[in-house]
Amino acid sequence: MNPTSLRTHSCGELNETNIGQEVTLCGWVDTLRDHSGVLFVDLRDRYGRTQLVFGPESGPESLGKARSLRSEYVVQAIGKVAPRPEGTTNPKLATGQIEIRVSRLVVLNPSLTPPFQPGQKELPGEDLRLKYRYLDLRRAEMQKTLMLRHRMTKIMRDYFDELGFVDIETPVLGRSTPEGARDYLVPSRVQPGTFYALPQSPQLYKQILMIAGYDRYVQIARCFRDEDLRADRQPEFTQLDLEMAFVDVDDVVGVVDGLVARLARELLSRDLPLPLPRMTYDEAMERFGHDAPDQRFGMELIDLAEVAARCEFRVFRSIADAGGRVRGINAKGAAGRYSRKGIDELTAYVQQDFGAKGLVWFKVEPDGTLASPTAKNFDAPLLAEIGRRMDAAPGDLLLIVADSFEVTCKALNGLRKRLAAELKLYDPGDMHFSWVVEFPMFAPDEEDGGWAAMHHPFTSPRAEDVDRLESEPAKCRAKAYDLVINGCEAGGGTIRIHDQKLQHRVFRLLGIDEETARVRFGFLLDALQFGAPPHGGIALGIDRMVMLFSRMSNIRDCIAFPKTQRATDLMTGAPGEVDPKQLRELGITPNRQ
RNA sequence: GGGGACGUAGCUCAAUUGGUUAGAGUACCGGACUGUCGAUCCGGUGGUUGCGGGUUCGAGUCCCGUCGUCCUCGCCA
Repeated sequence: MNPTSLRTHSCGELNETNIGQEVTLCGWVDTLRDHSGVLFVDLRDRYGRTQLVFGPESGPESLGKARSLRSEYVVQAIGKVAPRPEGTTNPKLATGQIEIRVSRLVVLNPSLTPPFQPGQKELPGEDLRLKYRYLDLRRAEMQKTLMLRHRMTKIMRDYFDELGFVDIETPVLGRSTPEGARDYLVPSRVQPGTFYALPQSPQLYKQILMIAGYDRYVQIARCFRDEDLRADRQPEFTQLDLEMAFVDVDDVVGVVDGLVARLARELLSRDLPLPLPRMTYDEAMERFGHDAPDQRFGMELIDLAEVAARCEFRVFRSIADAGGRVRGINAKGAAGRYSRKGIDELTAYVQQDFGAKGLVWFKVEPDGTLASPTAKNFDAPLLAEIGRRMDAAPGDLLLIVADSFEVTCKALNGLRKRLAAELKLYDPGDMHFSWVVEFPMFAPDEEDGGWAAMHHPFTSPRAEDVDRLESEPAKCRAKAYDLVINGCEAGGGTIRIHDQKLQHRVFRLLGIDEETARVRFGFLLDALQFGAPPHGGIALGIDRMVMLFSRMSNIRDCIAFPKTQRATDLMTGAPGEVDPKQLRELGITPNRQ
């Protein structure tokens, strides 16, 4: 650390090589150990901790001042670096070989007794941590995470700079395009009654930049979505956003492969074999029931359609006949871990959270037979067939869901993740990176019975699907790709439509008429007519990447000032009341229920 | 909007079936101590059990409502 007016070194850098030097340290009082004749203070800053020693040679003034120190006081200490006496070194501290014999102490600023101490063992409740975020951010773990975040964005910027990408900022005050998520709106004072929308992503701008000839664009962009929060979702979040011209899927995926490999190498000291594995969306849904499969463990979904079609068991048979699916998973060796009550809980879980009608289960007995109250509905050969298909071995727990394709996916994915966590099927330090590609172009729109864009309406179909867009929309696959890390969607992108005619066909399929398209994205449609190059890109969720790379279980711990689940900031009190004058200027009358 | 967990001292938690004056660790305050590093030892302060209502002879404990934090479904890429 470079010296400043108030300090010569940080609290983390002094060691035996500095012995004898006169130094000045600044920092916060971490702990204080008063032995009357001699007194120790651990001084902390974000670089580390250094032990200050006050003894008779420090003089009565310094000793007295040291005795008056309390937790989190900010102090400046001047003294000599000295080796610690034999047997008093501290191997747990980077600076544990030395200590500072303080000759002069300055209290730069006292502190109130903090509501919790950054060094304390138990973590305070999250509401308290958020209210006193500045104290929480003093904790070593938070500092470590924010440092990792800094290193990650630094690597990203360097990487893309080396590849010739140009960092260009796009507006935060934009136009609402009522696709996708709910917008955050900002009222215009100059144009009363009209509103800006904060960007859900810089999507349209970056496409315009491609048309403008900036063929490699990158930005670390703040995005906003007014939807309900989750452990991995905040209303404002940060994306690494990029777009490239004259590319196809492999080009974008390849560039991100290189980035991910570099991140893994520099942040995790891990070499990733490239290219990262890819799987189609259809395969992911079939094998894992989810478009972002967690591949740190197996327990893949097993199809039992043939068994269901032949059996008399009403639950299976009626689903099979109605075109639904009968699928299951095998929790290896878990039969003993789940009592009848435990299985009832799993049943309630799939019913409540995913709308499954029920859960059929079997425990595999020592002799290999399948046992459960449901077993009486099957004859022996059929039970044996189920066992064979599910690779049943004594001690296994078989869980089967019979329902629509969608419900079997959701329920079995939920069970798979839950069981894997409970049975510790993977090493928490493990990381799995992969791509899911070829997403469907369209998903059935429940509201109007038509089609909705799976990704966004500018997504290009695969070349081989262009001719059947109108005839078989359900079978059309998009040039879309998601980066999946540990079962979490870390990012996603597409190759865009650069041809105005194709764009209009897709709009028509989505039920977006000419007029609506013109009003919402007329500027993009115009731009597409002025020499739009083929282009595509991707956005990576930086907060989520930090969460995954630092092994945090929620995104808030990766953001300096996050919002609560109800989207409030407990430190600042946002969102808050505003002066009525501000509202008058905006022509807004609040209507509180 | 639905389901769930939690809310007790500044902080982290305990308190048997509803039953005496709600405890412990830590922090804080005071004292002792010349080599500690989660210092130790002695003493002390600290409580509207989130808030409101109800049941009961009696409520931290049971019921209803409400507020807050978190997890989750819907929602959201």
